[in-house]
Amino acid sequence: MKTNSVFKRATNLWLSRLAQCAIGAPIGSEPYWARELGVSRTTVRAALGALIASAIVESRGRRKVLLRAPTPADRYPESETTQVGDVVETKFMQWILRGDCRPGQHINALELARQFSVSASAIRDYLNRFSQFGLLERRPSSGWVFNGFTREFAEELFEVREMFELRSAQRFAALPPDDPAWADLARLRQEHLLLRDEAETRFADFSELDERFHRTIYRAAGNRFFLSLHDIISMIFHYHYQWNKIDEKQRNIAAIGEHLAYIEALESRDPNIAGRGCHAHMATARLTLLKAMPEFD
Amino acid sequence: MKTNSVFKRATNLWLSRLAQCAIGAPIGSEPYWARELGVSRTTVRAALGALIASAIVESRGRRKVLLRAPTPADRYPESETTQVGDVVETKFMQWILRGDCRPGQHINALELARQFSVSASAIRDYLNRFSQFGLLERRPSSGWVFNGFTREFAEELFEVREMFELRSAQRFAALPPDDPAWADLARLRQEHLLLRDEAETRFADFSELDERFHRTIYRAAGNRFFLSLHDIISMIFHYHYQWNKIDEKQRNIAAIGEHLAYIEALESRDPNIAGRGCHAHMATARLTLLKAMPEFD
DNA sequence: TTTCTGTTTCTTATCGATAAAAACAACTTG
DNA sequence: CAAGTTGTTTTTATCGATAAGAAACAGAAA
Repeated sequence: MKTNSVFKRATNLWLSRLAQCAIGAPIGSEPYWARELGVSRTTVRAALGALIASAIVESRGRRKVLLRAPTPADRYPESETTQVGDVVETKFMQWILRGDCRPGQHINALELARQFSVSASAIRDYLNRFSQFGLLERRPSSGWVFNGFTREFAEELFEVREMFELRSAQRFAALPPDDPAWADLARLRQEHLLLRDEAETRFADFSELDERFHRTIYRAAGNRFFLSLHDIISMIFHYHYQWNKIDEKQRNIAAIGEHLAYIEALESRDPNIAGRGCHAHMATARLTLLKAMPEFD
Repeated sequence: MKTNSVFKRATNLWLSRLAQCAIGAPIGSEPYWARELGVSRTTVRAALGALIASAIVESRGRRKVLLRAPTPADRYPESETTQVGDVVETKFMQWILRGDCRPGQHINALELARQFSVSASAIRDYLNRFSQFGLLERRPSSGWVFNGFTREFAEELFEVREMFELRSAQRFAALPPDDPAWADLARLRQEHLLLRDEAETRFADFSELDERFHRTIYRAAGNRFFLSLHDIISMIFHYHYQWNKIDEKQRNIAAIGEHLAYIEALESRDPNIAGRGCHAHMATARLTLLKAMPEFD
């Protein structure tokens, strides 16, 4: 069954907070503590039950008062509590980037579960969702195969990306002047300029800006399949950037320059010029990714 | 726990095969039947146990002989021979096509589980995989929303399809003469001709041929994202065809004609001609789908 | 030497149970 | 009576257990 670590952690946190309250004083309401502890009210009520059971708090009608100062003995032993799904995601990506898994290799879900210390179902759930990205395939009743983040994968991804982004850029340029996307674009230009000036110190923030910039362009096309490809690209880039730090600053400064040119091309409101701006950026982006790949010599 | 539907299906299949064997004759070995029935030897042994228990087969040392012809009573009911996943798939698609779910509606997994009489985990597992198709979205910790098989969805799908298939067709035309794809294409033409001649009786088989035809074209592009889009298209068409039977014969006969022209265009080995052939077919295919949509007037 | 069967080990599919979250509804109290 | 509170119900996330099925291994027969 699901572990109650959320409950335990919330209770511990609550005990710490109560240590600063005066004995006999009324403590806040359930919704208040739910906000305060960052959990649902359901959990707060469970914790409240425990506090009452150990005579730390008394419930008088709808007023709750502190009876005694909590002691270390009231606390539950410290335990990990992050959403399992997120834990799996992080560990899985590390596992892939570390190269623990060769392309074509059979993934052993049970083994992963042991390694990540989560249940097999959690792994299964995650792999199911992750297979969306095409790095992974499910073979009915015989597990998963890792297709690998190979050079071919990157090439194929980029082929589609170029098609989608070109179309998006052209469509963006043709948007009516009162479309809110133009304001978004202007804001993005400002952010790029800001980041360029502070490039020395904040260059690591580029990755997030890059993601938003391209998403804004894709959105203009109004095609959900474009956006879902962008999800894949973001995922790859997110982990890829974390992994490959070589020349990061130079790469990002160069990319900012390209983005600014690209933005200008879009703002020409001429689909052909926008298309050329897009094309130029795609060519470098492709090279950047491929050069950073382990298989690329 | 897991159902033993694989065992039951394998046993039923084995019984059918044994009907053609002579009484008293030795039947093949375990590995032989494992290959033959497409299951593991573990399952074959379980089935063998059942055959012996019901005195259909006798084991004399390492020779197994047929004792009597199997009867329909020996078979397991068909309903017990499908895996839960497949049951869910079928019921879920019926549920959608019946229009039980409006676009934008919140899907209640528990309710579905009750309705389909499977566990909530099975539904969850399926929805996870199904969300790949973009008809469905997962909202963390608050369930699923059905985006709906709307006209917009169809339009967006087709926009991508046109891009991918055009590129594939052009690349197909440029394949070297010794590429095996040419032989596949020739075979496909033969099958189309055959089906056209028997169109009166076998027209329902077109859907499957259509799927293979387009898959062959996509494969030429060598891009996994093209193929994964084709999976979506196949899924849609598979259920859509089942659902919309109006004018099916005429539609299919017309489509066969178009495919033949398309094949000819590909065989010109001129990317431009191939592209035009593709374009022509895409235009009708798009109209066919849109016309059949419930929202389309 | 190859192919078979008996046996063991490991992996996946599926369920049911329970914690946590969210939604709903009824109620206080200022 | 509106805003905020509590009690209750519904739904999702997650785990652990277990049967089914696949695969690996080892000795025996052909």
